[in-house]
Amino acid sequence: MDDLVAGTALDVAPRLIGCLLTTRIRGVSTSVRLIEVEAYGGSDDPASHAYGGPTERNRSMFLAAGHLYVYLSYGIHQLVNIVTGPEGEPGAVLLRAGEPVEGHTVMKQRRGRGDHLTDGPGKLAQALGLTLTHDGISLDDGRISLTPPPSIHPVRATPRIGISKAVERPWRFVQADTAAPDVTHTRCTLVPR
DNA sequence: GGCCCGATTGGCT
DNA sequence: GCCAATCGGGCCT
Repeated sequence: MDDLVAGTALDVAPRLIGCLLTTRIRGVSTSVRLIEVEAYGGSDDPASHAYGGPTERNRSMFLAAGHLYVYLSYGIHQLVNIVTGPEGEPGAVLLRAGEPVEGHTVMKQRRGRGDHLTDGPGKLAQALGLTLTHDGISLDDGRISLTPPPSIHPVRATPRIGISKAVERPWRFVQADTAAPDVTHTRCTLVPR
């Protein structure tokens, strides 16, 4: 099952579109289907937290494929990545959005509202109950699991969101046949699956 | 030690 | 569409 998340972040990212992501936090299950992700590399990617080498904050990015890298964004929000590289070679896929599948009630409670449950990276993490305490845990640890999609969806590649370096790289991947998050960016290409 | 800025969000003008 | 919230990392002085 680690085959699913092992490789370069750029290879793994489009494969995660359509996957079912389930968390079991204190016995409570919630699931989403992933519809938007972004790839982040290492020393080859100026937009990546790992670009300048390991620090206290980004050390989980250097773990083996299948671990989580969770970090604090803007001092407020917690963002979740799935690490993809072999140990020592940083790479990760940022989970940006999903469609709620299971546990709507819990997700609404965690979000403190009834809409916009999982349509952004901070919202997705909050709805799934993932926090900084889950930084560095593995997909094998029982609290989080990833299941390949039952059917293959077309995937579109677009530039990444909210960054200021390497803005031209089309390393954001979205499920093409969904009404959800699209962006006004023009340079979209279809990814062969 | 100080300053700037960010892989964001939600509320308000 | 604009902007505050909030804090750690990185890069200065």
